[in-house]
Amino acid sequence: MPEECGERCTETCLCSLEGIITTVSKKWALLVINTIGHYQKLRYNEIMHELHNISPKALSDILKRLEREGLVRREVFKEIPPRVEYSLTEDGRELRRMVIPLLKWASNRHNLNVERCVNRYRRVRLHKIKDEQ
Amino acid sequence: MPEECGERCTETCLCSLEGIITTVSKKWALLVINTIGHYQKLRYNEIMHELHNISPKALSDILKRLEREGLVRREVFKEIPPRVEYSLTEDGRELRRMVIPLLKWASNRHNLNVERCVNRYRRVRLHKIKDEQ
DNA sequence: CAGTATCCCAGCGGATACTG
DNA sequence: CAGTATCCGCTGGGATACTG
Repeated sequence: MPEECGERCTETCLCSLEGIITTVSKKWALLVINTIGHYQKLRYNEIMHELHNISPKALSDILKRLEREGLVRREVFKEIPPRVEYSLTEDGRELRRMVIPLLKWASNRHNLNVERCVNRYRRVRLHKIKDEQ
Repeated sequence: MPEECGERCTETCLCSLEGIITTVSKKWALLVINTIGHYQKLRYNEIMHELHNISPKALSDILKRLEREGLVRREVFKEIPPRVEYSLTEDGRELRRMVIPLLKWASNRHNLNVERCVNRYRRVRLHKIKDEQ
C-alpha cells in the first residue's frame, strides 16, 4: 500500500456519521428541514399537508429526531385546541445552507431538472430547495 | 403560512437524494471512499483488512454501488491469481472533498475528537478523513 | 390538533460457507 | 484472490385506528 500522508494533515472523524449524517440520511429529514426552513414556522398538520404522502408516525419520528439533534425547535402553546409550532434552529438553518452545494453537485452530475422529477418525491410540492439570496 | 420567496431564486431538486445522497448514507460508503482515496489504489482484500469488521458481502455490495454511481473505478488484471484494483474516479475524489466540510461541521457541533471515538467505527483504523493539502 | 399505539413488511446488512 | 451463495435477524418506515 502507498504510504500515508505526513503528521501535519488535519483529521476529520467519521464518527460524526453517528450523529448528523445519519440523521440527514433518513428518508424525510432533508425534506422536512427544507419545508420548515422555507416557511419559517409550521404546525404539525401543515407539514403533513406539505408532504402529503408521509404517515403521522414517520413525521413524528423524524421531528423528534431532528429536535434531539438540535436542528428543529418545537414550541408548544397551551391552548385548546393545542397548537405546536416547528421552526429551524440556527444549526438547522446552517445545515440547510451547507447541504445545498452537495445537492447542487449531485443534481448536475445526473442532469436532473424540473422535467426529470419522476421519482418518489414527485408529488411533494416543496421537494426543491430554494436558495436564499 | 408565510409567503414564498420570489420567482428569481434558484432551485435545487431534492431528487438527487435518490442518487448520491442515498448512496453516501449507506453504512460503509464514506468509509470505503475515504479508505480508497487515502491509498489511491487498493485491492479487495486490502480494503477488507482495513475495515476489518466488514463482511465480504457488505463490501462487495457497496463497491458495486459506488462503481455504478461512478465514484469508484474497478480495474481487473487478467492474471492468476486474479488481481482487481479499486481507485476513486474524479467524481469520487470530488465527493470526498465536498463532504469534508460537512463532516467537520458535524464533528465540531458534537465536540468529537480522537479521544471520544467510542462507537462502532472505533476499531476501524482509517475512520478519519485526512484533508489533502 | 397533534400526535400515539399497533401491526406489518421489505430489504439492508451481518455471518458463514463455498468457488472460478 | 476476489468474490458468490445462502440464510437470517433487525428495524426503518408505511397504513390504519385511536386519544388527551
